[in-house]
Amino acid sequence: MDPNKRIVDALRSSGYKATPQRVAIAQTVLRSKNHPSAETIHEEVLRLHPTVSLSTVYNTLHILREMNFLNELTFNGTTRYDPNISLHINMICLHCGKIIDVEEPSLEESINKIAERKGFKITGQRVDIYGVCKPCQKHENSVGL
Amino acid sequence: MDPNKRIVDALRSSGYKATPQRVAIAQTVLRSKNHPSAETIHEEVLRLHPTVSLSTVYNTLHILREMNFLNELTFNGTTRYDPNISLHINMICLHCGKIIDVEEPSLEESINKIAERKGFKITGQRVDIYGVCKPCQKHENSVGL
DNA sequence: GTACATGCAAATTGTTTGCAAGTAT
DNA sequence: ATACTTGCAAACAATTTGCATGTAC
Repeated sequence: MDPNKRIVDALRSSGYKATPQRVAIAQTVLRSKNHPSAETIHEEVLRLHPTVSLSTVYNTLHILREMNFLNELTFNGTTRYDPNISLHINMICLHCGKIIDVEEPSLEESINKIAERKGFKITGQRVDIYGVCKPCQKHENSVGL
Repeated sequence: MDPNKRIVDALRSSGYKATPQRVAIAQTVLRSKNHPSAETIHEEVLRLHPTVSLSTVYNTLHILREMNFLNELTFNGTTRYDPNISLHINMICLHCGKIIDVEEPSLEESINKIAERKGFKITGQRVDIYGVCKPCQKHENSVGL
């Protein structure tokens, strides 16, 4: 299906108007692979829609989160947006800043079991590992953290 | 051992001066059970040391984090401090804001295994579940989110 | 046509910083 | 004695908000 139409339909059926700005922002973030910040998404969207404001970006990102189309990862002061909503591990390198997603189905199962035991209704989750990635370990001392 | 002395010793052996402010702040946060914010810790400390400033609180909290005495959990705009540094699950109720720690030793093992496989050197981690806790589910509709 | 969305600028919030005065060692 | 800390106020950065104008339905 046309991904454009998919987003338009989703917005409408959640009661939001499908403005060109929203569709462009949604396209950008849902297609992203590098956990962009709001600012990064804004810059990207500006290339096609030069007048879109940062507040519209924030507004749309909040709508998309509410629609469960993405996760927010606040980390080191700013929020990064992750279109991968499956339960996965964010392996965050404190040296180069890269975030690598690691899929791990067994985690989901064990977390669901724990929540169920406590009678907790899950709406979202986040699993982060902080540290130093393999490539960075080689030249860890050459570039100050 | 006198917990006071333990903190004093730890600060000194990390090269920091053991000022009364730092000791008071450390006592407060390390003893806390409710994942306080910097502001909350500040208010608490003010009861005994009425002149301590918020920046000293932040400064001390950063030192304690560096010494691995606590974890920082940034969530919904503010940072909460957690003296529980073992790998556990933060079960966060979006309704009442309470954070419940759930110990889960098996998680640690599986996360370590994943990191090892990727050659990733772990320095910290964070596992959050967001949702609605049992007590809140009863009156979920009576109190707006 | 109208209720909702946009885009700008100003406001807000949590946190950090610069620096003179104070204090732990 | 002196290098490190404190506490205040001002600075900062990310995000949010108010409102006049514009637009999707």
